[in-house]
Formats: sequence, structure tokens, C-alpha cells
Amino acid sequence: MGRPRTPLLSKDAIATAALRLVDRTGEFTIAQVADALGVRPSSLYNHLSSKGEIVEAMRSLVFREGGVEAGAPGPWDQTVRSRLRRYRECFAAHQRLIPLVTSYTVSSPEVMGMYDELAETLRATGVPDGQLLDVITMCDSIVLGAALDLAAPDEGWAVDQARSPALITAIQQAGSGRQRSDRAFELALDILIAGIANLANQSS
Amino acid sequence: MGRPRTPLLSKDAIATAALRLVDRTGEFTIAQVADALGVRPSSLYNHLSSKGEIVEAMRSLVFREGGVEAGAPGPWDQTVRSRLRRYRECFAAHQRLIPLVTSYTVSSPEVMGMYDELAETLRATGVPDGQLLDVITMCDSIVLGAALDLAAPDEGWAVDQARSPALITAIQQAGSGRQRSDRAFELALDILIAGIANLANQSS
DNA sequence: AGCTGCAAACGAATGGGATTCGTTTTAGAA
DNA sequence: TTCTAAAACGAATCCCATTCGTTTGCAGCT
Repeated sequence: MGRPRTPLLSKDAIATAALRLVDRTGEFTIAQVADALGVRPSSLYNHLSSKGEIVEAMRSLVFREGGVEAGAPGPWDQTVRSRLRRYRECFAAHQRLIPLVTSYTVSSPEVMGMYDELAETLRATGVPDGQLLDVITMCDSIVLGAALDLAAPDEGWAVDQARSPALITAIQQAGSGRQRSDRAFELALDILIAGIANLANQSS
Repeated sequence: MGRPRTPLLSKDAIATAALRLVDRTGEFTIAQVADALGVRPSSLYNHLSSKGEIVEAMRSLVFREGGVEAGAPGPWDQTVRSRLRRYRECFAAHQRLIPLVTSYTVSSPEVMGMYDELAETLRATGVPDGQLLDVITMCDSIVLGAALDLAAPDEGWAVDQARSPALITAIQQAGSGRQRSDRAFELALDILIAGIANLANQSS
């Protein structure tokens, strides 16, 4: 019974199993995770101390998988675009996780690393110090919003919910699913970049 | 015992009681809501069929309180600004509700009404039909992101989490709390408006 | 080698929480 | 007046996260 010769569990193994469950069903219980790992529920608590910690571990895992922080140098706007795209991609790869991690927003170290890089880039571009964090906040909003948009299937933009002709034709023209969400995100990036360029110009 | 002469409960009464609990403690249980209403837990199920429905009722209640749909005519950019500000204000008035309602994004009828108005305004301004919903999606992202930002206290932007000098000074200069979040939102609005104006010009 | 302490599994128990169901009383329609 | 459906109650159920004591193996120290 007692301690096994080689550990059966680890924080990462638990997070991976939980993530697989979330990808499939949209939720997870301690018992399910334990089952998937061939282990008893109580054993998990030797490696972490609450279900919330599993969620945090999943968040971290997803960003490590997606490599949010890595980045090659280049023109500032391309840098911003590619970082935010990758950030969003991490969510997109595990859509059903989004509702769980947006419950409470704690920036994981991985994401913080990306923001460090972003801050340097923006400052070098000429964004005034006083507005730097505001711009970063806006970046975060756009990515988070896009992620939520991605997680909520077409039901949010249902034609029969709309009343005004403008919104109805807008929904009809917009298409659906992943493409629509991708296109909306790219437009937001365009507008964001233009706005940043404007800020940088004004300050010089 | 049996049915009371006058009903003790209603969907709105339940939502109101639950909202008060969330405002105070950040969460709620069926038992607590029942207690606050002087009623037994099982009684709630005569008026709704799951805890999730209470959350939906709270969402709807908050938007009705805030009057998201109402609006006076005016220049298009002021219209967009004031609508989005009010949308965000609804969340701001009940910050602790935010984590609960962002779990799954279902646009309530009230919000849909605002988007109807927004769509008309944007189309009249000259935003092409093909990009209308993308712009609206961006509006939604900005408000939702701002709401999440509002709900997450200063811990998200802690100086000791940052590594790069740029991010550190950015955080120091940014201030904290409500003002910081408000200012970031206003900047996002500026950039959004400029971007929309640009879209409208290009199409004409 | 033997002892000690920690790590990592187990199993049983606990407590809380959402939800269901049958019962009772009342209101309102036929 | 009679019948049906609404609206409360109370008890019971099931699930689920978490705790605790126990068992066993590993590693470091003497």
C-alpha cells in the first residue's frame, strides 16, 4: 500500500490530467482527476492543497505550452501583434478552460514575462510612461475579451436576439465560429496598433 | 404550513437577495439566500430550477438597474462613449459579481438592446456592414476586459511581479485602484473611437 | 548497518451544498 | 363548489472537496 517506489503524481501530471478533462467535458472534479491518474482522491493533497491550485497549475501549464514569453526582435508593431496573437492562441487551444481561469484574474509569471517584454517595446516606441500601463491594460482587455468571445459559441450573436436592422445584417454578414472571432480580433489589433502609434507620435 | 396567502418569493426577490450577498461576501449559497428571505432552501426551486439561473437573474437585474439601453441622441462618438461607460458602470456597481457572470458569456436581452442601438449608430457613421459586428465585438471586449480589471484588485499589477524596468516604472506611475482602472478604460475608449472614425473614413 | 525523518500513497470519515420528492395548504379558474 | 396548479415545507439523497490517521518506502546521518 504505502509510498510507491517511484512517485505516481506531480503537480504537472495532475494539471495535465485535469486539463484533458476540461478539454473534453468543460469541468473536472478531484475524483475524476484521481481516477484518470489511477490514484485515490486524497493522494492529490500531497502535491497541492486545494482545487483552486489545480486551476492555477492548468493556467500556468497552458502558457508554458504556448510559449507566451518567447520572442524574436523586429518592428515594434509586429512584436506587439505576434505576442498578443500567441497569448490568445494559448486560450484558443483550450477554450473550455477560459471560464475557469477568468473567474479570478491572477497574472501567472509566464504572462508577466510577456508584459515585461511588451512594456520595453512600447516604451522604446515612444509611449509615455504615464500611459504605458493603460495601454498594456487595453492589450489585456482585448485578448481576454477575444478569449471569452472564443469560448462562447455563436449563441451570443444569435440573429433572433437582435432587433435593429443594422445588427441583424451585421450578424448575417459576420459569418460564425472561429473565423468570425479571428477576424474580429485582427481588427481589434489593427485599431490598437494605430492608437499606440498615435500616442507615440504625439509625445515626440 | 402550506401555500402562503401572498407569495414570499419571486425571481427578482431571489436575485436581489443573492446580489446583496455577493456584494458583501463575493459568493452565495442557496441556503444563505433562503435564509435572507426567511424561507427554506427547497422553496426557491418553485421559482427557478438551478443556481445558474440565479446568476442569470442577477446579471439581468444589474443591467436593468443601470439602464444600459436608454440613450439620448447626439454625436456618434459621444453616443458610443456614453453607452460603453454605462455598460461598464453596471459591472462596477457590483464588482464581486463579475467573476460569476463572466464564467459564461450570455448576452442578456438588456445588453442586446444596447447593441442594437450601437449597431445603428455605427452604421450611420459609415462603418461597413462587413466590419460592424467585429467593431461591436471589440467594444464588448474592452468593456468586459475593463470589468475584469476592475474586479481584480491591484494584485494583478504588483511591482514585485515585474522584471523589466519599463514595466516597473509603468506600474509606479499608474497609480492604483479605481482611478487607474478608469483612466485605462478612457484611454481604450479614445483609441477605439479613433479607430472607428478611421474605418468610417476609409469606406467613404 | 541501523535509526530517523520525511514523502507519498491509502482509506475512512466529515461536512457542506445543490437538488429532488412527497406533502400540505391556498388561490384562482371552471 | 370543485378541481387544478402554485407555493411553501421538511426529509432525504447524492456529490464533492477536504482532513486525518495509517502505512510504507526512500534518503541521509551516525
